[in-house]
Amino acid sequence: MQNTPVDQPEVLGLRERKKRARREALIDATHRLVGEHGLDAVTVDAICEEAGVSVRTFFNYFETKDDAALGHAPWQLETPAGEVFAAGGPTGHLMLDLQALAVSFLTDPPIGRERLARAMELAAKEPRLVARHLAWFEQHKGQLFALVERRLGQDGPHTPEMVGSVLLFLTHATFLRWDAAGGHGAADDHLSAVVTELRSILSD
Amino acid sequence: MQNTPVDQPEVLGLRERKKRARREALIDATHRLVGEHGLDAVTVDAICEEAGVSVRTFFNYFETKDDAALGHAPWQLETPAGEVFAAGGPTGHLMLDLQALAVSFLTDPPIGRERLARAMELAAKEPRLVARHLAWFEQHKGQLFALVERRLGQDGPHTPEMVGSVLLFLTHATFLRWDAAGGHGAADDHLSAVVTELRSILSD
DNA sequence: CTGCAAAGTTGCAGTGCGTGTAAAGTTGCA
DNA sequence: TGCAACTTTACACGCACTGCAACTTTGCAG
Repeated sequence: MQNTPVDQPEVLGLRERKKRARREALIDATHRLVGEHGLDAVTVDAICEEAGVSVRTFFNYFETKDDAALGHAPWQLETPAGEVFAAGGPTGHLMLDLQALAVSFLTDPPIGRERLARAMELAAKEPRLVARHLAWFEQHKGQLFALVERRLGQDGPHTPEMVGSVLLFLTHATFLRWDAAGGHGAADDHLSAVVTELRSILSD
Repeated sequence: MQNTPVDQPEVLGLRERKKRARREALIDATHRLVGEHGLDAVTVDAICEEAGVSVRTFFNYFETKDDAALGHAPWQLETPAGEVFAAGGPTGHLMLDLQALAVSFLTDPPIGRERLARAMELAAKEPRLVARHLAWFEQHKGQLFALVERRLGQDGPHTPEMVGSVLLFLTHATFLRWDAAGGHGAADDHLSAVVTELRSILSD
């Protein structure tokens, strides 16, 4: 059950710990204030005051006020699940492995489960956040395509773009369904339902 | 070959004509300047000067500088194609009709073909624009779902959300493929290729 | 043609996001 | 203990975008 990525030291230095603490403090402060007053009524100044940090520092951590609400960090695709996928696993069956990867995106969020839940809650009320989230995905599409390309090689029947787009679609659709269910249930089950319905529509 | 929506008079008043002319002038001015200097180097002030219009007026036409570059107008889903789809046509076969609708989105853009091509060109160089475009789609998702819901009724096997999402996926994927082909070829053909590959991936 | 109501444009002042820069403070390490 | 690398912070600035109130233009009825 331990979470020990290979190339990171088990115990972090003071500097790194402080950085993470600050990041989380900023996200929490944002969630607190936005949950109470709404996204547009909360200024970055207010968030920084709440978190006890200068405005300039805020923007060292997040590109955007919205990013803080969503807890966005630069996406790390070098996760164990990502590597397994690129290497041709876990089953060797493309569609199943895409599903496994999508599940890993949803169940091991870099932000932590409760914070993710808070972010989802806010996004449901503030459409702008959903848009920003999509934009963030878009920003990392290149990385994602590269990952898929490693898996496919350049000789397969499918284009990395198309496969990557399908992966994003599955992830997003599952996310929505999960959210609609109030965050209950396992990601696997929702994803299965999505795939089933997608197949049904296509072969209708 | 004539384009005569039902509830609009054949000849427009001076007011309406001026409005459209201004909108197009603003889009063209934006395209000209952004194409030359890049999106971030062009201020709204500059665009307005180029178009001979006050800044305040600019924001009466567009929510955002980026919207002007993309030529975004509030989406009218009450198109002939939309109505046909909602009514169960044109073939009565869901998947085929989704494709027909997607094609109509791509071939009858509210903005006009050349302007759309210009916008695509800019979007390829400025990732922000793609993101904004997605956000704009997201804003109109509700309308789109409503349209799909009219078609499906509430008793069908599929959820409007899922069908709507598939529609967006098809449209977007086709758009990308079209763009990658340099804007050449018919939308139909690219869409068919997308559907074929999607089926192939899913049943792989 | 005239005059009135509706719609549209404009300048202005203001809010707030986001960035460059340079100085001051912290942490890592020899 | 002291130096090098990294962070935070204050300050100043540019620009996107908005509300408002005056002004101009268009549509239309008499």
